[in-house]
Amino acid sequence: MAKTAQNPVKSVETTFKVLDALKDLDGAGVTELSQHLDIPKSTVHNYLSTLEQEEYIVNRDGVYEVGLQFLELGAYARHREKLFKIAKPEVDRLASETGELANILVEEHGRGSYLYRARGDKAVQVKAHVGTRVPLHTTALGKTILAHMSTEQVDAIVDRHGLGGEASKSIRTREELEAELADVRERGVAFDDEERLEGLRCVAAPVLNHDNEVIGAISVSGPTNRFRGDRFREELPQKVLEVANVIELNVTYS
Amino acid sequence: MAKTAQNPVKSVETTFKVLDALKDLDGAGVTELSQHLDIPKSTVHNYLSTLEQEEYIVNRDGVYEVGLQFLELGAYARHREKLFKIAKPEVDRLASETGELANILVEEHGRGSYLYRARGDKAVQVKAHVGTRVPLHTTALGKTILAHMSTEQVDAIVDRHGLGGEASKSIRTREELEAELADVRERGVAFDDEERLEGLRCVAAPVLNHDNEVIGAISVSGPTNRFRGDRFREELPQKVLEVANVIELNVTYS
DNA sequence: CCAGTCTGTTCACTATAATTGAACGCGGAT
DNA sequence: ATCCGCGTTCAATTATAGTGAACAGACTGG
Repeated sequence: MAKTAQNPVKSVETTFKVLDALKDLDGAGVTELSQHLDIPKSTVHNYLSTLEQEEYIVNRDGVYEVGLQFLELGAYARHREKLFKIAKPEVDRLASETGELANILVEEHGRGSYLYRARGDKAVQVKAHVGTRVPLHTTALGKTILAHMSTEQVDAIVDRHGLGGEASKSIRTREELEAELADVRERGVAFDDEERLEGLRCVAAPVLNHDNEVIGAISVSGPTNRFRGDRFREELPQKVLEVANVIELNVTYS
Repeated sequence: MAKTAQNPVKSVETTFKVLDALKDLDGAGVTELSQHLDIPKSTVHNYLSTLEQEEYIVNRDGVYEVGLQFLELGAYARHREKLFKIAKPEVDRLASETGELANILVEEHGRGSYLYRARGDKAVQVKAHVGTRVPLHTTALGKTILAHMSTEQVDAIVDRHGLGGEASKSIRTREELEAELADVRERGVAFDDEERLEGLRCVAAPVLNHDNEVIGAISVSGPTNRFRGDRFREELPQKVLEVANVIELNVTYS
């Protein structure tokens, strides 16, 4: 897994360092980037002008910015995920029927990537946008995915990314994680009780293919005041499971 | 504009050639890519392993595929466009009120990029997804943008990209384009009569900022059988203009 | 109005790093 | 059991990425 290339093309690494910096700084000039990255101005300039020539970044009166061609690549990458096409309409339904925020997450490189996010009419405002990557063990979504992976896969992921993260109150050791995952397997759904975001609760269920491998997970999130009692413990889990089952059926027959 | 970098970083060009090929082939192995790009296997392998290490592509049992980190970059690029945030809710409304397909397009590098696409309940199925890039002169959206640019800007774009394209029946010369743009300026809206896609019509209006510069355009598209007569010539143009005006107001006060 | 200081940019040199073919090991097919 | 095709490794060569110094243009403030 986390193996490093043995003949890495350093320019590729630099290219994405530049793009990342451009994102972090929300657009920047040559000098600013040069300082931020501790790379000579002329070198940065070479990269920027090449990226602009390739139309992957754009220069708006002196400020270089990430271009929309990445939107095309990103939309393509999402479109290629069979789960997206199949689950989107169902997750839209989940959002409108509950009125809350509904999500699709898939695993990639040992982390979770939000594939899609549907907003119900009461949905909470949340900063994270589509494509955001999160540690798997810090969300209900991620925990359902881990729960249905083999021990070796989970080990590999923990080795690679550790168990740190914003607010991993409950899960700090491999044992605590395993206990939690066993729990999730038994219940079929995972809960998130303000672990990652203050005041936000979440109910998630996995989506399995015909070989019982996880191909992703779906969830509903909402404020603690609407996510409590029977609705949180019974009603929503049942709803999420039902939607996940529908998706699983559509996945097998396609 | 279309100037080429004078110290281009060739590896950057190669990097995106590889990514592009990965997209065109919809995932590929080392050998296949090597043949497709006419680059030695070992070189391709160096790029692929580096890109995988950087987590921008993913290797699913021997097949390399474009990764979801581009979704993050793409979503970021879109989010950075002020027009997106402001126009999205209005375009959603346009879609649901007309029942058709509503779009947002912005110019970048002399071409049009679809920023967003909202589907009404009768919306036609169209293959092009968000992020797709099109020649400006081949769509109603693009024509409204060109119509509100300076002659120098239009010249630069025509010089760079020419007037070719899938079905530029009507516009083949700079003069025909100018005539069409004058028309668009006078009417305020642009029409698209199956020029780009068989059986598809479109009505578009520009979005201007307080300095009267175009920052993008919005439209509704639909099948010829629903886009005819008064609805096509009066009703829809009025509707699109109204929505564009609302967006313009929100743009100036933000 | 001009000096001073920021930009972004150009250019030519040098050492580094990308590129390469040949060779290896593995798995599936014949 | 053999062979072909795959991905992968490695070390050599030379192309090329990286670099600092110098230039030009735009602002700023004296």
